[in-house]
Amino acid sequence: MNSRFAVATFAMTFMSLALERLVTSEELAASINTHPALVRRLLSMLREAGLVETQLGPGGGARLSRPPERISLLEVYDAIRADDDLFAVGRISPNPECPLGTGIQATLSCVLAKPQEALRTALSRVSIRTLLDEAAARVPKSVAAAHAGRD
Amino acid sequence: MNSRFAVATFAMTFMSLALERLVTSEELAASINTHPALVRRLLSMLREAGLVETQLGPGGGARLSRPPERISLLEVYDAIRADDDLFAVGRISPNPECPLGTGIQATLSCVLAKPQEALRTALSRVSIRTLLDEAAARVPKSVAAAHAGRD
DNA sequence: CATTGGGTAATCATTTTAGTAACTAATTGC
DNA sequence: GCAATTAGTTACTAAAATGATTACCCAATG
Repeated sequence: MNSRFAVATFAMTFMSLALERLVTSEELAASINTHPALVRRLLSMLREAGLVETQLGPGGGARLSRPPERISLLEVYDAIRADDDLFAVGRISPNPECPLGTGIQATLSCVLAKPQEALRTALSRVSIRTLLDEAAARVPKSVAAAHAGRD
Repeated sequence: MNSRFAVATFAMTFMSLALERLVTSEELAASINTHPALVRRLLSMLREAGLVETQLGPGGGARLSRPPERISLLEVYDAIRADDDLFAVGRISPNPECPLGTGIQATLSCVLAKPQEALRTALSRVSIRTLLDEAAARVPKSVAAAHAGRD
């Protein structure tokens, strides 16, 4: 998959470390080592999905619109996905004379419905807060100290 | 995702319609509307995973090495995947000065372990036989008649 | 020993995606 | 109201991934 999901979750986690203020796209871009325009594109998608709020002008930026424990990775996943299924059949065009080929796309979508739903359910059970806690456990000193007792 | 998974499952389903004989890569390629070399690459991977058996020379080809009800989509999925995780972090290189960025890859892998396992479990519960039955239901006349009573 | 068909590697073309720049719009402060 | 700042958006470029194609090798059969 793209790195969009990784960048988006990273940005969400970063913002959950600064709940009280607005984070600029430049700040996020610096942390992720990418470019502000790319971050803004992702933030736009997250905003349309209602996950973040943004503000223009000096002192502007973005912040989570909900506490991190109420934002699931599934929401982030859906926010940044265009419209493609997980197991997109691509643009294969089976021979129409092959009776098996004519319905392969519908058949695959059907049998993959359950696996896909299983994935979505599992993703819905992981919150940004979970991600933040996991990340904090990996960087005990600085992050934990700088944000101790913050909820 | 790639169309490799779709092509591979299609080929497996096709071969499960012709269990008693060897299917050539050219025949498969014609059905899928792609090229024999591509099919052979996929068949090589499926062979290394022990899912199909191939034979060279005149009259050669490939066939399933097990009955279709004993081959799961997870096995196909694993056979054709290189080594990338489902949610690959791509080649993002977070700013090493950001304490959050340094461990993001490991953190993501950790929290995504359960969703990934949920997907794999669900995939392991779908067999090629399931796929075949679903496909047959969509093309009742020709396929069902031509392969009635075959197991 | 010639033909058939898989095994594999190399190359080309297409598509996708990330990177970049440029411009617009909105908000703040002077 | 003017200037500065920052998000919003679009367009373009570059690079990476992927499928398509070709070519050549090896094995097995007759």
